[in-house]
Amino acid sequence: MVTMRDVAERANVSIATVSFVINGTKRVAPETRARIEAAIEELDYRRNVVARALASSRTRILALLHPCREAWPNATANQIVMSAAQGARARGYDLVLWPVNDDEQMSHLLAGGLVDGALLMEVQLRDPRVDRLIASRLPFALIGRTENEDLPFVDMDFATTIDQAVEHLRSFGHRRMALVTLRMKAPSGNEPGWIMRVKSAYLDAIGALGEPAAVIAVEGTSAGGREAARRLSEDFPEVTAVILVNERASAGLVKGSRALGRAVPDDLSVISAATSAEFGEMIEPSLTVMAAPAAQLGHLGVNALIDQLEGVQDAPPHTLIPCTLVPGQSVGPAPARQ
Amino acid sequence: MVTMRDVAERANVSIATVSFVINGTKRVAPETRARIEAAIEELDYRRNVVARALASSRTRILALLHPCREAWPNATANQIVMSAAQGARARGYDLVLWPVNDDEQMSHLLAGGLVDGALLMEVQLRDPRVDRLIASRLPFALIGRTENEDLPFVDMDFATTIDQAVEHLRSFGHRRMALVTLRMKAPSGNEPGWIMRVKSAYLDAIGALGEPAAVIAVEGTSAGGREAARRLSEDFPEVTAVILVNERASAGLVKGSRALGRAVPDDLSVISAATSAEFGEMIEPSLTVMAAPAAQLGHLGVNALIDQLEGVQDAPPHTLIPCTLVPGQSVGPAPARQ
DNA sequence: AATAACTGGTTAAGCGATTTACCGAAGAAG
DNA sequence: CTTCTTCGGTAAATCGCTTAACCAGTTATT
Repeated sequence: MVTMRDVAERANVSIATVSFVINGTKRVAPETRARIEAAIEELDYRRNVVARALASSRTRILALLHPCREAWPNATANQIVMSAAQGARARGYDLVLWPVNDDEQMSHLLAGGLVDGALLMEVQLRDPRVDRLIASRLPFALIGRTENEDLPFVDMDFATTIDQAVEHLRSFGHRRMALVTLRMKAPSGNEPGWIMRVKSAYLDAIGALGEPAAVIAVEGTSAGGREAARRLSEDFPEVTAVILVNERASAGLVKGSRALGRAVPDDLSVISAATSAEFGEMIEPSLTVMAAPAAQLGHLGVNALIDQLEGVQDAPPHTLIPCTLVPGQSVGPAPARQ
Repeated sequence: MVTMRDVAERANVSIATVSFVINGTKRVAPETRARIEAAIEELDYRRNVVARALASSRTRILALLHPCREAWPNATANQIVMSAAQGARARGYDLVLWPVNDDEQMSHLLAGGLVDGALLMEVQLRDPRVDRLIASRLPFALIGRTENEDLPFVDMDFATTIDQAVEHLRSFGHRRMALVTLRMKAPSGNEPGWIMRVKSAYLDAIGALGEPAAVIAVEGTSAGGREAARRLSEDFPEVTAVILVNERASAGLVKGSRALGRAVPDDLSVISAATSAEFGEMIEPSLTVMAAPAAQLGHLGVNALIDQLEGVQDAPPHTLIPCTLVPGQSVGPAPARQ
């Protein structure tokens, strides 16, 4: 392995000077700099990341904390990860994946000194991991939000997204609509925050229209979607359009409705929010979706964290991004009133 | 920060002894050990990962190299990553995500000394990244295979998978079938190896049946699927069943066939291989799939790499795992001959 | 009894960088 | 002609840990 010492010897300088050149941390005469750069080139020198980390007590490694599951809940989460990793690399950082659920495990990791900061995914309203993070004094940023919105975060703008969805449906003449969200297996209390936010955004949006609310929560499976279809036709037969914020239930909802004699979009219009456009295409009919800004969330999240680490404060710590409407075949004019 | 020195002082021993206790690298008297462990407990000491890495020249960090894309090609790849990360953590390693495409970038990363080994995803038949890896002398394992099957790898067992798929279809009376695979945008030559392997596995399987071959390659999109449906009905009208190894084209194929008057499964049976069962459920009708052993691949890959790093040689370096059949609604009896 | 082999521990030399304190020479100021 | 800066560079301490070499007592071996 070629070290800094080798470079220094070849260029006839001290290793300190080499360090200064590499990091640009101190003025060096042009000719000396040139000699050193030549030596680096000739020896094909790469600075040792670990030694640098130890000496500077900055590892330039970021952790991505996420629940310890084998399968991701959806493509969106996955895309967030990928874009975060790319964003990190683009700024010279590395991203390590930390699947954690149990607290003890988490503080072990945090205390190890391996990472300079952490990015937390799938944030819950009251999230014990956030408390741990705060206690560990490690810089962090959230992708999602807790109750306490003072912490640095990036998140989807559910209010705007839901508003747009409602508006889109209204423009097709729909007056009675329903919201289908996710039901967690665990006894709620620490649900992901978005469930509550989506719900209240929805209530706000239709509240303005004086319409009674129909909100259904089902589990994120095909069966959940079918359950939603059933409850929809039993409990809310007057509903002509549904906003779905539950990717994995969408297929079931469409299938289930059809099985119950309500075709999409003729009898029932469907918008699937916070999913990917590609996903919408898989369904028959192609779903009209509000596509989640997944790549942006990843990039913004990681950049917010790095800005914080590097003391750049010009970037606002709180960012909200709405989904974008991608029309498909699942929204049609409201059927004539019976 | 509490260091090893603090622990040593509290326990009245040298830091070397503390190190021996922590790593179990040398015999220590039970009482001394107890004193040290107590000190560690009381001070809540965690060893500094970076210092350890520098001193031992082993970072216990693994890199996961993958193409630099924002969206993953499919849920399977994603699941492989997650299970690899979990598997790594379970053995005390960390997994960093390295999105790379360009060679230069790659050798910079490899030479930095950050990682002990690398896991390579989406391996191509002739993969320049593999050459880089070999040149860098960094231990690695492949998830997928190159032409040269001497390198350590884990991969899907396409032969068995395709055999089973063909067998399944034959058990439903199908005699004329087709294979739909992926067409890469780039001029082929360095396609992912599985495309070729699937093709020849398929030819072997049906060759034994003396049936003429129908192989179609389309791009991995809904449009690609529709293209496949069209070519199928135009060029191979006698085909009654298709094996699809192109997740993102499956929905399009089903939709497209229906649009052309060929319903699934009444007129055309479909098996989608190397996908996830959840995915099959999204489609109407639910697809019969050969579910990819994604989690296993991730675990086995990372374990193969770690075994190699730790000198455990009992694990065979080459592992093949077939997909498992998950019946859905998309396979039915062959329609009566016209 | 002399020597060899453990046992349980310490000392100290790294690992490969960063970074502070210091130094000599050259130019500016008094 | 001093004295003060600035410039370009070096020496050496440090980061927190691993690990080879060594050492003083015991216990076995011959």
